[in-house]
Amino acid sequence: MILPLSFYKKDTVTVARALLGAFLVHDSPQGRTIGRIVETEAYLYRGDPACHAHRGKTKRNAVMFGPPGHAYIYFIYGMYHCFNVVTGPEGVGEAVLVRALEPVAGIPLMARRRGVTALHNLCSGPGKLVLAMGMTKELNGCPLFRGPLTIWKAHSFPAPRGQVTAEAGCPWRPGRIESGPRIGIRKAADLPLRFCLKDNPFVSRPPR
DNA sequence: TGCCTGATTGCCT
DNA sequence: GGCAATCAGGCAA
Repeated sequence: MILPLSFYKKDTVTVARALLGAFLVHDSPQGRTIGRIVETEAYLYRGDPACHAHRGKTKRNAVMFGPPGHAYIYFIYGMYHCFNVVTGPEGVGEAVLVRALEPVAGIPLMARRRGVTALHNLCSGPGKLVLAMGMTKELNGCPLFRGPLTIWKAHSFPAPRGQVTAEAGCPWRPGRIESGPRIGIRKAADLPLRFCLKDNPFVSRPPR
C-alpha cells in the first residue's frame, strides 16, 4: 500500500519516525529499485537553524514550503544530491531527510550505478542512496503517493517474484527506534532529530 | 579504526 | 566570495 497524503500531514518528527521501515520505490528507465528506509532526520521550520527553510523561502528551498508528501531534492557539495520528504502544511518549510536505505530489490542496478558491490555500502548515506536509486533533480517537487517515485507502508510491499529479503518483513516498532544528534551540520547540532532502526547494519553510521 | 583533505558547483549574503 | 544536511581515499597509529 502506498502511503497516502494524509500520512505526511502529521508532525514532522512523527513522520520521520514512522518512515522507518517503509519502502522507497523508484521506477526508472533502467528498471525498478527498492530500499527500506532505516535512517531519517527531521528538519523543523521553527527553532532549527540547520533547516534550509529557517531563513525563509528561496528558489532552492521553495518545495519545502509546498504541500507535504512531495520530494525535496537538492544539490550539495558540488556533486551530490540529498532526498527529503516534505512535511508540514503548505507555507511551513519542514522536511525529513532520508539518510540510509536497506537495499531490497534492483540490487545489481544499484551496484552498477554506485560502482561498488558491498550491500552495506550501496545506500548507507544520503548522497549514496540518491545515486543507487537513480533519483535526479527532475524529481524535485514530485508527489510520493503516485508517479515513478513512491513510498510504501512497512510490511505492505508485495515483493517482486516472491523474493523478500530477511529484513523486509520486519518493520519498525517503537522500541527499535534510536534517536540522536543529526550528522554533518554545524548549526543546532545538539538537537536529537536523527532517527534510525536500532542495530540496523545499513545505517550511514552507528548512533553515538 | 579513525582523522584529514580534496573534489566541485549552485545558491545565498 | 564563501559555504554546504557528502563521499572516497590517503595516511597515521
